[in-house]
Amino acid sequence: MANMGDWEQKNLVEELTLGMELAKQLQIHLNVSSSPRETREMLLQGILTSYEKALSMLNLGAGLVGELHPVGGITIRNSESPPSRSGSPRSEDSDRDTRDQRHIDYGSSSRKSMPRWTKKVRVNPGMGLEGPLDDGFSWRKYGQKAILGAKYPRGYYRCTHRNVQGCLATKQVQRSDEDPTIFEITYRGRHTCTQASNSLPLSQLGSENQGPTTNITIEPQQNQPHQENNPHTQELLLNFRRGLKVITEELDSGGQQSFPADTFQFPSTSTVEPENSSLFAPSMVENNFVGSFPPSFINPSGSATNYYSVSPNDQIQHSFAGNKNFQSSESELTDIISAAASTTTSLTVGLDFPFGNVDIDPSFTFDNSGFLS
DNA sequence: GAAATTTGACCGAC
DNA sequence: GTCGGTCAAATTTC
Repeated sequence: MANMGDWEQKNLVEELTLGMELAKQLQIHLNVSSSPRETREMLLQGILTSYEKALSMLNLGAGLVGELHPVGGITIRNSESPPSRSGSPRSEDSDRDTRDQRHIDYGSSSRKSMPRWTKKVRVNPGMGLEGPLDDGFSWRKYGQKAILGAKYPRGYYRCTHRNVQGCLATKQVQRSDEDPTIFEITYRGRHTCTQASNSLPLSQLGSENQGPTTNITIEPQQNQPHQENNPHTQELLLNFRRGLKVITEELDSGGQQSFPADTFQFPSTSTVEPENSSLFAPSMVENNFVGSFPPSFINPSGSATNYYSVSPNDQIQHSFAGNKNFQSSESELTDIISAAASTTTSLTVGLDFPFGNVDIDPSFTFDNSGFLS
């Protein structure tokens, strides 16, 4: 919060960049006859929301990003929207998240003080994605509870290494009532297990990124004093790396051209929620897609909740296959680049792919942000 | 047999 | 008192 001005500026740049990215994607989809209308609308809404936020930032000045709200109807999915659930728990939960995160009491050891951030992920049921899901961490389900007003139960997961290493990271997975294809995943705490450091060379990265390169501003409330890195960032990086790794393999095998959705799979170590498994596994959702989509797509409030829209099959294939989604988030890329700068192994391998095959415009992505050091 | 998941019960916050 | 979150025994899966 100290550098709110810089932070603001970054947000503004990010929003504008995101808008442009989305516009590019929309352009692509417009040229694809098979592109579902829903996807186009989604992209359009994302663009509108992006610019809406950007304008609001300009108008309102610094310090209000987290307070910004999308214009009704424009929002792809608001951080909380279920109108049918008056005072629904999830809504309340999400609101609470925002509140908590804006008033984090770091002096307290209570659960509420733990860093929390929520993702909303939408995927297409027909994608046929299954099984593989791995965000690099091993999660163990320790509970499931029906939430008042919610059709679907909420799953509670914690790090497998909790007992051994005292890792307190947990996550909750809740399927949306309104749209079963939407999952809300709430992460709490950060990984302190060795798995985190092993799978994420970001531990070190994080400290670097905490400087000017930490641009995961989608969770401004994540003011974690001792956070090696924004946990979200960690995950993004990890996901990205993993995704790229797989993709590289696909490329090696010569199957990169069509990039069918079913080839876009990740190693599976995580748990799959039974109630979700019929369509897609939440972890898969969060891990595979979130990590590859713009972090603020869309984050209406600019605060705790992010919404990631995964478009139907073709779009996904396009997105992952060739195009702009890999460049869609300068935040991600910046972190990824930072990661690559520090770790030359798998990340480097991964980067070879996206930058070699994805039509990235480095000039805007990196120069604009100025995040790369 | 070990590990993971399920599920009812318990506890704390509101 | 209600509800969300966690615990832990029972059950399932590998």
